[in-house]
Amino acid sequence: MTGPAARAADAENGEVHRLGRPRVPRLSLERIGHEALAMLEEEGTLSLPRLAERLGVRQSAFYKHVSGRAEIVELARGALAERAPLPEPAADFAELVRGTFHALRGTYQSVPALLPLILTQPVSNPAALAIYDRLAAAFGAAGVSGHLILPAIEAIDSAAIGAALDSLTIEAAWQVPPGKAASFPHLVAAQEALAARSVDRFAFLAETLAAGLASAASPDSPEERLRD
Amino acid sequence: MTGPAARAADAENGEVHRLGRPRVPRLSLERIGHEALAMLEEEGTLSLPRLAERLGVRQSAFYKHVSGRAEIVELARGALAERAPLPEPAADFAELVRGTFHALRGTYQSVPALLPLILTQPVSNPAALAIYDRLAAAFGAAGVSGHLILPAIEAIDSAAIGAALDSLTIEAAWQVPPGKAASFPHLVAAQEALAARSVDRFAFLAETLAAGLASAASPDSPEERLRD
DNA sequence: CACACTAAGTGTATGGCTTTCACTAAAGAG
DNA sequence: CTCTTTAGTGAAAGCCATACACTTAGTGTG
Repeated sequence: MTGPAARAADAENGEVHRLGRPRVPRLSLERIGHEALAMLEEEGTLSLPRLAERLGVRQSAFYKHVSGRAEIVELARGALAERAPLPEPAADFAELVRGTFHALRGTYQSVPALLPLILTQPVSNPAALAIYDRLAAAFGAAGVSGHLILPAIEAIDSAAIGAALDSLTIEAAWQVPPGKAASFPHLVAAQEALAARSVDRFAFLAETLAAGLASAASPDSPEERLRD
Repeated sequence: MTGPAARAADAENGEVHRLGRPRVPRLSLERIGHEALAMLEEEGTLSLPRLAERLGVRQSAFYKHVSGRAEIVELARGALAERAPLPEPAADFAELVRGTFHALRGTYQSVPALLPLILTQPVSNPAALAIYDRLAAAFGAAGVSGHLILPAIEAIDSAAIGAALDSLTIEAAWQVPPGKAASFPHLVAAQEALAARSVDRFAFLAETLAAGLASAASPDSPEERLRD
């Protein structure tokens, strides 16, 4: 009795699937997002054919769940947001800024290949929005006045992304072609001075943000006190 | 007398080209870079078939001049660097930071579609390196100690890119789905507070950087004075 | 409880992309 | 003058994202 119904039994492993709706679903928004993030971590790129392969599914199956590639990227952002550490309650404003910066930077840096993809589309994933909502709450509680909360968060976010992006730029952000060092003396000198000292660039950025935002956005700043 | 040689004469306009090496070259690194930049400005994407069309050439012709897409992107970065304003001699350190930030931000913002492309590859184009070389010179002349010059420039660069990227993220960086506003109360409140005040976010970022770098990198900063 | 409808897959096709390579004709070197 | 190099064309290969017809399983309704 060999008919279409025998096709499923022919596959010893459960990896070859027959036509029609499966008895248990193989895809879900959750699974797509998590696997997309895993793929970006392991392979450094997001290709739908490859992602379908990882999920044991054909590429066209995605379109029953999402509208296209951009939505899958957004799901990956959500999966990343789920593992981001919460902003900790901080003693003072500068500490809040430092903590936020390092939390975001560490999160981004674990999947640098995702950054170019999410930079070009707005945040709509609920899990990601929840992160920013908690950050807004924390900065509000720290006394930052309403209209400066988002500018402050964006400043930290941009800096964190910039720091994490350097992991993508192989080795150095500036690659002076061999033999042309003489054409860019100040740049090369600065590179050498930096290499000799091995500055902790992340700490430097965190300090810059803490001091800058303390001056421009904190409730103790001169500008803000003028309002009272 | 109709032979292969007549093919060129058949084309009234000079846009249909025959086989073999042309009498005057149609491509050059300069032309490729400038047209790639123009295409990114006008069409928002960089596709080699479309770029070839704009240049009156077949796509395979590029590979006689460059090694691939990445190098064309780098040429576009060079073309953008050529039109970047020089860092002006500034009265004080804060003014130098503000001027640098606004110069970079304005330059990036004129071609936001280029940003995702250049973020992932190191700067190797000479014209672009020259910009950073001049910046390094200016910051050195302002008294920033050698090992902090590049971290300071990178901080400003990241902030400028982040600010320019917002032009790509249509409307708002955070798109709370309609009806879900109640789930993210702090975020929504912060958005409304920002909209009500219409803060100049660029000026805010510039001030944050100026104050932050003055504290972390300027020769007058407490940390730097400790070294003397 | 039959039957229409919806949901979640497969299979196939299309049009885009980047890159490669054999070929051609002009320019330039010895 | 001949040989090599150079700057193009043309065709093809191998990716990619997306659309759509088809198949099968679950679900709601009279």
